Amino acid sequence: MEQCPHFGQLLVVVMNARQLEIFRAIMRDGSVTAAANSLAVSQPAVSKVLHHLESQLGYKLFERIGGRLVPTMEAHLLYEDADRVFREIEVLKNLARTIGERKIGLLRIGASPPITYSVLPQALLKFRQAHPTVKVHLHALPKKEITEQLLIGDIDLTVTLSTIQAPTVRSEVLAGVRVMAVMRDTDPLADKAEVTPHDLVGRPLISYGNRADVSPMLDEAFDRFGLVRDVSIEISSSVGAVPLVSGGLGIALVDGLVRWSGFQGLVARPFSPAVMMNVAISTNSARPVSRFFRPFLQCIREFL
Amino acid sequence: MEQCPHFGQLLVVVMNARQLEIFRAIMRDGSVTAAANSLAVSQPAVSKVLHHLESQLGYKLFERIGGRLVPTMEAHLLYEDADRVFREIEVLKNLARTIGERKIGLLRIGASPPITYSVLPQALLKFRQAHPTVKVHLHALPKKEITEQLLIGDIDLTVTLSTIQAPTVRSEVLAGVRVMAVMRDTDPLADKAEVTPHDLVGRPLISYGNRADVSPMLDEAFDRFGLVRDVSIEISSSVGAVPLVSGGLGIALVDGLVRWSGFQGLVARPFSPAVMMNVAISTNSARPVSRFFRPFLQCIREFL
DNA sequence: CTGTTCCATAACCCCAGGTTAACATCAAGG
DNA sequence: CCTTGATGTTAACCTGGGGTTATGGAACAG
Repeated sequence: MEQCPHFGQLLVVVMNARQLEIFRAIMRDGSVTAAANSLAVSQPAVSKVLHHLESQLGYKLFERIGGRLVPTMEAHLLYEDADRVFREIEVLKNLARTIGERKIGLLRIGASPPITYSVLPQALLKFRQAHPTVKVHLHALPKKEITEQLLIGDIDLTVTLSTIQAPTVRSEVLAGVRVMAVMRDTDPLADKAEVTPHDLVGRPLISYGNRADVSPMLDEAFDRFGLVRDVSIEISSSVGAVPLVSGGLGIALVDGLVRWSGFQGLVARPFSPAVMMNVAISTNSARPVSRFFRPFLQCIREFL
Repeated sequence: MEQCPHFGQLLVVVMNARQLEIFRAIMRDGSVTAAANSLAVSQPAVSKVLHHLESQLGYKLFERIGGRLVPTMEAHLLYEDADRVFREIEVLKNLARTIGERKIGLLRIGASPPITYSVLPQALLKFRQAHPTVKVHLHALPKKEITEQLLIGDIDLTVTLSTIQAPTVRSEVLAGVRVMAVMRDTDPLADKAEVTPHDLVGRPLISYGNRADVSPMLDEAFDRFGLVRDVSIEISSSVGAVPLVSGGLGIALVDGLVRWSGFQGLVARPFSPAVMMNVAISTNSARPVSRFFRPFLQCIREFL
């Protein structure tokens, strides 16, 4: 390959940021000398860059009349846009500097919907108080999609209701959460302190599908009573059960993390025997760990 | 002054267009090698520019994990804006090239209101047909403001109803226009072929102030009949007379250029003795003459 | 006529950004 | 286990853009 391919030079429009800046300054200040002053460089420097730009563009930007520069039609056509673009570049430089001064940050969190509806809001509130300038991107998605984005690197960490199994993903269990039975407050079972598989005989069940991590343990709990867990409505995420239970379609066996009593007309009772689900936080070890991972971990621990 | 002032280097954020382009390409393509390919330069070139950018910014944009580049939080924060700004620069380069290929142009015209209401629309229509890619800026302003802008260079040419007297302004008379008497079509004088100073005795006059170029000639015309031109309502621009005449406030003595019969209920009759006003086109000889001056002159001549 | 003001030119310097070539890693596979 | 290929880094080198100072020429005001 050539050292510096010119391609005839007419086709290649260069238009540096510097050339833009100098053109803009000359237009604004009205003369090369004034522009040089306001840019704090020597007058010949400005003059040379201008000539260079003109030769690259292939047309004059200024006529030299009476020893003065007079902008041509082409200059007028360019100026408006050039000015705007230059200002945009300035804004970008500012952003770059601000980032460098650690005055701004970014934490991209992926979370499954139940987490988003329970511990996350409080944890984020706490986190934002400690780090007000850190932007937070929150992606509420199913576990599968979250795992994918974590591997790609679109998110920095995930908080889910089951550990993520993937090559480079490192998970840490933050807390155990007991499975609860969620029902309408008018339900006869609402009077009981706990709900057993026996109590649920003949009642339509709303719960996770067989692919979920807790399903085997729930099945075993029913099995110990000589019963079979017969799920009539399968949900992918526990919050999806709310309208179903409210509508009287059945009783839900779901995580106890979400504040179910916060939904109008619903109550939750512990399921017995106790079946535990895990709140886990995961990062991708193949990616740089966020500066804000530890601080965020601290915040979320306080609420578990 | 120093050769190349660094100022400690931390304060000066450089951020070339080129650095921007390379950063964007690496983010988009996912690796230095791929970016180098898509930019058609060697891979070490990209690597070096990236390192240079990082050292200037003062923070890493990528972590090197497993021999691969992994964007850091800072890179993610920058990318969105960097991408947008880069695209803006591309648009600007395109504009610069388009201008260079003479596919686009600009003609800035200043005209007094009567001109704008008469010959200009047709002339511009013709001009735009011949030069569809040339943008036209039309400033309809009083003579004084127009002259000022012509001298500053904010407009390329002016078309006015009197010649402009200023140091570097070159005017050319395009046509003579007879002064007309404009009245309501119900006016008794509407039956006459011409209107003389005699006819106007006792009628309130609407006309130009004493500072206008034609005023002395109109005064002289009245004087020849032993009369005095007594202007009851003074206007700066002839089109301003329309609502006044319509409202029955008097008869207007104004230029015959505007199609007065085009206004509802108005008619115009030649004023006798004939008093002429001049349609003049002017340019500033201290400024580069527009490429489109001659073509435009051709267009406007066809309608005079 | 003469000083001032503005722009252009010349001669020089430095560094960003390009090249090639050689070298270090890591993933993958026989 | 060692080779192979892909990726990123480093080194040595060259060019050109953009900076400097010094100087010259053109236009205008006094």
